[in-house]
Amino acid sequence: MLGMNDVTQQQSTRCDACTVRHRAVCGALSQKEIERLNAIARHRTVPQGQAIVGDQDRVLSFANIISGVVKLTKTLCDGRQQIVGLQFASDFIGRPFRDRSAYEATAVNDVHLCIYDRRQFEHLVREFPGFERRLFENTLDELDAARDWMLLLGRKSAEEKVASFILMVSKKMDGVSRQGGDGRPAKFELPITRTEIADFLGLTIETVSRQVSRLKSEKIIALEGLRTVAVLDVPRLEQASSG
Amino acid sequence: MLGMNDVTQQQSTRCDACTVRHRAVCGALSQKEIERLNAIARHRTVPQGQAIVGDQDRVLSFANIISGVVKLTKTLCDGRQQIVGLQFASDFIGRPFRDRSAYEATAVNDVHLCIYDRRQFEHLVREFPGFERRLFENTLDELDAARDWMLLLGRKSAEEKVASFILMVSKKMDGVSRQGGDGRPAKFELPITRTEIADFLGLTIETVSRQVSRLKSEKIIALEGLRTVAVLDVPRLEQASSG
DNA sequence: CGCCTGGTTGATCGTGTTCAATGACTGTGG
DNA sequence: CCACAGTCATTGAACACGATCAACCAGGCG
Repeated sequence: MLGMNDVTQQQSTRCDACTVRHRAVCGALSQKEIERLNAIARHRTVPQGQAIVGDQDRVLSFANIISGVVKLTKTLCDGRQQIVGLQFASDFIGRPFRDRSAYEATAVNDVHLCIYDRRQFEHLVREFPGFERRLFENTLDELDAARDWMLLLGRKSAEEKVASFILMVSKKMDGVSRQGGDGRPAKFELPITRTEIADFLGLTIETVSRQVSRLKSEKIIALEGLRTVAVLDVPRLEQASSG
Repeated sequence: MLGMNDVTQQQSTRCDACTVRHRAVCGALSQKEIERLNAIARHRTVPQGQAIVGDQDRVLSFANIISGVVKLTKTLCDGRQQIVGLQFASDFIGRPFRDRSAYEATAVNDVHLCIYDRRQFEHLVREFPGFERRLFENTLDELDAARDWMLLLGRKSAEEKVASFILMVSKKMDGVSRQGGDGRPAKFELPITRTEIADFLGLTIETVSRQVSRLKSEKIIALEGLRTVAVLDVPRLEQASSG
């Protein structure tokens, strides 16, 4: 799914040492199969803010995210923007069976990718039915997530949207980078800026800021700097998000 | 994907005579394969307004829509509702590889379905790789459509939403039931009520009504009764929808 | 005829946007 | 070291779009 304008680093790799191997779509492959995949894989680092694939660019590659965050955006002609997907480590990037992407993929921070040539990759997909199955399931999950977000975009208030977002991030980060021991999420970094949160929630940056402040003043969350959030009261945050 | 509470009619069928065979997912099957599918297919008519599968119901079947319109909805605990998908003749209903549906499917009008037992269907999917591929591509298209709708829900004004909806319906109906000869769409029926349009666009019924009236007074569309729309000025409708 | 459902139209209200000023933090150069 | 610019976020005030509340209309049906 990568264009060709964004190479900053390129090296070959070994799947054995891969930190996301078991969680990513490659997890569906046998040792023999993964060696075949390994043969066509290359690593790349895409710096923050750089496009991974432009809207309507030809799709030349697929990729797995090894680290970092990628946003998928759609933009109206007058510049209004909507984030239609956020992808994290182990997520798959690419649109099989279509030449052109329907949206733009951008590195939110420095992103480390494991990329595959489109044609070779599709050939492997054809060869390994379990692999295609895994990609299919992956797509079904993304569809479910997109439809969840449609409910949020169409029917939730600003406060509910912001609460839902913080809750979603806390769940994504859960088990990945959260601190605070035991059962409940404690402290984590928001992966994106206020502007990006606004573009994700269909709000303005000011409204996002106000709602975050509101959650803070209600002692539901606490902030440390701009990015670090601590959830103080999970039940009330869930209540504020209305499911 | 059907529950068990909604049988009104049931008979066996022949795929040969099927009106949607070539457009539906079954189109990917060979003659031999389609006979196997035919063996597990049953027809049902679900009357208007009846649930085809409830939110979180166990998914017992998959289905193709032979005629009629199905809405997929998500509902918040307080009753706010969002339509997350509209399915027409030849569309596939069901969520492979998951026991439970994440949303409710309801018959918008009397719907004629060709249904398959879940277990038998999944067995066939495993047997016919081309079939799985077709379902996969279908899901990718639905994902693209869902993300298009996210842009509309998050970033478009009420007027743009209504114009986009009419344009979308005119395109869906194009080649199916449109009148008016030559190239451009002319007259067609809106498949859903104002309330449903509102739930689809994330608006209230009053706002939908006002925007429709507005497009009418601007001579961009004309109405015949409540459901029949004639598009008088396609370019201006497209302009009003902002892409 | 009255009732019911679905739709339109009007008046008012409130949430979220817009416009604008201020604050917090970072990196740069004198 | 501090001044300065630049980015990102917060906060305030005014406004506007769409929601809400309410009245009315049209068609279908007992």
